[in-house]
Amino acid sequence: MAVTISDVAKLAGVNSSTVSRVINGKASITQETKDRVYTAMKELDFHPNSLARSLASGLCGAIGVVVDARDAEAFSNFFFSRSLFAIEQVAQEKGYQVIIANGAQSKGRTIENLMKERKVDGLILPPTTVNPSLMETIGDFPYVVLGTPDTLRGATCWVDNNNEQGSDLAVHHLQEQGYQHIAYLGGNQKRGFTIRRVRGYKKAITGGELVIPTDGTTENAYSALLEILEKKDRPDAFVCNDNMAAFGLLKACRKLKIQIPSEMGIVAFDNYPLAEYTDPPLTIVDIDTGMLGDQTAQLLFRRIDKRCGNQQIMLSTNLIVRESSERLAK
Amino acid sequence: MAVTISDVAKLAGVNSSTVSRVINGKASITQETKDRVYTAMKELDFHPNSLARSLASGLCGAIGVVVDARDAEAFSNFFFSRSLFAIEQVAQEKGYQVIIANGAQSKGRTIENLMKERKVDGLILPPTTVNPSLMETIGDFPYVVLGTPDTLRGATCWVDNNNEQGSDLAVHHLQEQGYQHIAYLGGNQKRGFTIRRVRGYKKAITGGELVIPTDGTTENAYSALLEILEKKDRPDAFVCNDNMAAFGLLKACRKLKIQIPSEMGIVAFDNYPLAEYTDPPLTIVDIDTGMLGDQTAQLLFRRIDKRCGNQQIMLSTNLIVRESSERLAK
DNA sequence: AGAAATCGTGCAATCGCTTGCATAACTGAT
DNA sequence: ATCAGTTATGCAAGCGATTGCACGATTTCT
Repeated sequence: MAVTISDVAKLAGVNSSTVSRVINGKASITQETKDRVYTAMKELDFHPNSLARSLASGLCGAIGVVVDARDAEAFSNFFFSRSLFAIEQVAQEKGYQVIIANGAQSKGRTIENLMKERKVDGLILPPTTVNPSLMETIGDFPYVVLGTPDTLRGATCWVDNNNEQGSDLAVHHLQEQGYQHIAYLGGNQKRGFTIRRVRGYKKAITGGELVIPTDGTTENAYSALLEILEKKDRPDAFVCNDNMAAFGLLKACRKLKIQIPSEMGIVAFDNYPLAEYTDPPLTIVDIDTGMLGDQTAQLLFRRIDKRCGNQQIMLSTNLIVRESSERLAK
Repeated sequence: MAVTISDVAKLAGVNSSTVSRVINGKASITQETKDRVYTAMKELDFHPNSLARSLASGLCGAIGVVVDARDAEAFSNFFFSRSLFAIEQVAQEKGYQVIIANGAQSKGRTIENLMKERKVDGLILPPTTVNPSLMETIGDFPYVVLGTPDTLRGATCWVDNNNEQGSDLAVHHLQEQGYQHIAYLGGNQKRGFTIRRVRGYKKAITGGELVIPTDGTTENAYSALLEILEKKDRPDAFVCNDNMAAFGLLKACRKLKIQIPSEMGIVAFDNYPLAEYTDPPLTIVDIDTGMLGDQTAQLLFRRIDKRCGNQQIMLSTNLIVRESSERLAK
């Protein structure tokens, strides 16, 4: 059927083990033999069967990226897909394949199968899947969590951006711009990253704090804001948990004729493609998703290669200042 | 090391081939034997080694999704990532894994390796990779192109949304709303889908046509529009090739104090998450990315299973009417 | 009741590659 | 020239499943 290693061996007049050694370059082979083998490989258009290789060598040459998405929206959230790009790049450099799997329906099972059926050499997991029972089944199998797990923070291996620091950045920037009553808008207060962002906000704030949760939709943020913004002592600035919230805020300000940035300052998390095209453009706490994916993958490969222990990596966020928060002349 | 099929066989007091048959359910086995085998499997926590299975059976249990992305942006474009969600779902139902691979650096190579090294049983390809030489190396290997190839349209297997029909929908809607001078904004006029959208626009339009290409950025659309919109005989409506273009248009209208939708109608392709939150909300030609991914994957599996021939599937788009184009009372 | 067909299971070859061990050829030191 | 130490390659045993063939035990048919 397909060309096998022994076809090549025959043509090159050597043993198949020699061909194998040439391919894997891990033994001393005469240059002349190598040449003969290479020529034969070219001639027969030989491609080693990766399944056989993996079976024999015990390495499958793939890593798994588990997502936890109930709908296309969550799956395509740009945070995930951008990191994925970086992960794929690192994997490609290492000659590894990337398998994506949605674990939404059966978390444990998906992960367990990927490991135990030897489909991957390592896993990148979403923080939502982390729990003691999973950690037990995972044992010393190489994995890295992309995000901070809610539990077992110190006993797991993860890479995340520093959400507290992000809020800190946002608050200080707003303070420097002279805003007085800075509130926090949006987010499911049960999600770890929201909790950390809010914590960062509370630590950085001086004076009264105000947190307005939303269900993640623009609509919800908008309607929640309308009453609040009509009060006398309304906040004069918001840190928004995400772009949706910021959009709701923009809409509410438009409706109430509140001027941005003179009467209202806005900083939002996540640099969505359209965030710089709103009116006015949004100041953003930017998460370097490329770096995040890159570091995660790198760490995973370190663990695959050297079986090294748990490690936690925290990446800083950056502030991209745009009009929505810039009321002082530069 | 790991639990193998013969460990199970031993414990159940049968031959390993029997265990194999029980697992694959493709031979008559006494209920009693089955029970013994299942019990043994449970007890040992047996997971069949997928590599060995694949090697022996000749099926690898994975499909490959090739992307053609130079940067994270292209990779995370929501069109791709949403379809991916649907593809993964179909694959999961079939017990298949999804491998993603970026072919941007070495198109041919990526695809060829995936096939010839037996990493996947089938491929989903981006239209940009289609060319005669690829088709030759791909032979009768199962694949489906997600999008319409620029060449070999009739000789390949693809699934796409009907871009011409989308433009038609947009133009007719604008005409019904009483807009007279409908122009087309945006897009790289070399990309197949843009060409088709423009073609649909030209066919549907009555009277003078005007196409304003952009480089895909909001900025570019904005600046290109400024001069055009200041003319007397400016268009009173636009079909936008994408959301970026629409944003540029919104910005230009804001700047020139052109009222939407009374003085200007807007319809844009692609239902970005934020499209309904602009001011005013955008009327959209919506591509059902879920359906697209689903159909693509289904077709691929049909080809994997039955080796059926090429097929072309064209899916209709839908119009989501919002304020940006609705100037007649309902 | 005897022949034929069917059922349930075991045996062993096979998938295509890797790798430890063995060996022959060559190198260089004494 | 001898012996130890390399170097280059072959041999064959896996890796962990699947599957065609064989064969005894049942069931079905006439």
